[in-house]
Amino acid sequence: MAWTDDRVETLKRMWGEGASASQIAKELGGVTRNAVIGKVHRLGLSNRNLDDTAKAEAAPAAAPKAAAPKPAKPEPKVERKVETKSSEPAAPAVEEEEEDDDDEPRTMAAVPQGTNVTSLRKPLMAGQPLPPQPSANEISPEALAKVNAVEKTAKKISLMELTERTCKWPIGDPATEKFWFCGLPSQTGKPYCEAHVSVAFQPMSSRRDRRR
DNA sequence: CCCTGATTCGC
DNA sequence: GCGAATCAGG
Repeated sequence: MAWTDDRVETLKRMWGEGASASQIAKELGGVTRNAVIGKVHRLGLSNRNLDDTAKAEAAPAAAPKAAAPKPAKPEPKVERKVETKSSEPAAPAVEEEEEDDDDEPRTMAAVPQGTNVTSLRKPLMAGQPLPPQPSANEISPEALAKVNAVEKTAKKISLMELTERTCKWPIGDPATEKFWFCGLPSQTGKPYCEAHVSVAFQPMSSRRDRRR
């Protein structure tokens, strides 16, 4: 498949949003992640950071490996027109720390730097229908017990750690910090691990409810 | 083992 | 320019 403008555009957009090469490859179809990575490099948008002034690779002397706590801000290019007082020797713009004291619930939890938050907002999990939470209802007590046990040993992975091979069963309340995904190996082809599959996909029995 | 991006190099 | 193979790492 060729890199049409269309596909390149998608590639650029997704890469910019922080999608991985394999995710992009799947989205585009017809290409492997290698192809995507190769293209990314050819396009020159490999690393989203790195100042042009970078080249100072020297000085490995006394600096073992302690990574400098650099503020590391992707910082696109903000044309800031600050009225500079002709006599002022450039005031060191103080970090404006906006202490939110308003009504914003702010459920956001540690998002990796460099990650475009907007891309994480809703679109994720669009594919699989979310499972109904175990409603201690028409589910074999056996399976329920199993799930409870499993949820104690679950890997408790975050949203971003989900892959096609991890159980995507949500545990906890999404509105609180106590929220994570099962994360155990999922049944191939299924979105959940064995235990969760058993409660997610009801055979259809138990429903032999009151027929009338 | 799963995954990530980076690089190489024949095509 | 392309991307499989490979490398290096988490």
